[in-house]
Amino acid sequence: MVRAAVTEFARGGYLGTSTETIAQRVGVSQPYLFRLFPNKQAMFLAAAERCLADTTRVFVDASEGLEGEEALHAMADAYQRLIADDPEKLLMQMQMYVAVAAAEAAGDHEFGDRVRAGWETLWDRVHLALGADVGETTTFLAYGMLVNTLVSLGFPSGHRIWSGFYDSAQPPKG
Amino acid sequence: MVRAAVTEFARGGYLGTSTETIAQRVGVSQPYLFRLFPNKQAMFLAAAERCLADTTRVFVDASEGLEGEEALHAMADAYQRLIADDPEKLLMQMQMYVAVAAAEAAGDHEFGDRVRAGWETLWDRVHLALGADVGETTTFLAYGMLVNTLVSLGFPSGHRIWSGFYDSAQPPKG
DNA sequence: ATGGTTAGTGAGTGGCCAATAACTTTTCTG
DNA sequence: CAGAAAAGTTATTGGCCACTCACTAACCAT
Repeated sequence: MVRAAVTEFARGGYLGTSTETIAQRVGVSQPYLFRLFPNKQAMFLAAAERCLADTTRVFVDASEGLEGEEALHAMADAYQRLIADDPEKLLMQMQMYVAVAAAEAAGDHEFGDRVRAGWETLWDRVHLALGADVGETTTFLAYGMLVNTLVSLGFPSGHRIWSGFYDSAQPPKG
Repeated sequence: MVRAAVTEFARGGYLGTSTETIAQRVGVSQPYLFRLFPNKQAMFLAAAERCLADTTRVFVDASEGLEGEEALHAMADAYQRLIADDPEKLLMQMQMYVAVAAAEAAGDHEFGDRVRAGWETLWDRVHLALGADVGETTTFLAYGMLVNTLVSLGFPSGHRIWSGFYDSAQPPKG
């Protein structure tokens, strides 16, 4: 079910995705989702946490047994593959960021706390994989966020906007 | 009016902001907005373009007459000030990215085209300011996108997640 | 003044959507 | 096989929201 939520929320965002849509993808009636989760936000949170955990795992797996430059390139390649294989993970990240901002603005801090915790875990794993180098970690994640942005904006592969990236950080589809 | 749209859309996102809310901020009746714009998306587009143009101008003004490292630091400082002064510009950017993704997914490419054009202009101006160095431009924008992300997520100033940034790229409020 | 254009409003409509309540079916257990 | 619990459904409701329509008030040139 969380898988379906990731797919649909990634496409439509929190407000743009009806619980009915998720229910249809799961193959279940809409009210039943409210037995599995107390409300819509909880569904979104589950999807966000799953998405963060999956992304973290991709980095951990890719860098396993490697160090320094090698780990960096392995992780960059792995992220490229992640984006190519299921860009919904990337879009879900973006949806997550704006959803947290909205929740915070509405006075709901618990939602943000959970997402920040997930992000910190991601940060820590990358940090460890890069030999506990803070600067490298920040730079790596910075490039990742730019990739997220440009993919969200729909810049096609080969567009001049991508020219500052190494081959190992290229965008998704052709 | 576009100013009001930026403020409200930044806070609530495209779907989370009612035209009634914008109308109230403008001090005008809600139906009147539909005389000024054909539909809600056009209001959002106007806000997005304004936001991109404003941000571009911040970079252009900051780097005027400077070159290389000096221009880089001036622009980084200017962005820091922009975020501190009105973070809504930053949030509007994030809202813009997911809105484009949603529009593209819905088969609407014109909206994305307009936003991409604005982003390309931003890129070109930064590129020029940084001595036409593609790598520097990409790196600068990458850090900017990471800042956007972390601010959206609500990581407070001083949090360890910011430790990989130079002083000139620190987050907003105290 | 008069007739046209511009600026603006109040009231309504059709559609969507999260959440609830009450009911039915399946499955497990002894 | 009884009977409770787990898994699921249909029907509904109350509220919001983009957008339209029909109307009014102010300006402005002749």
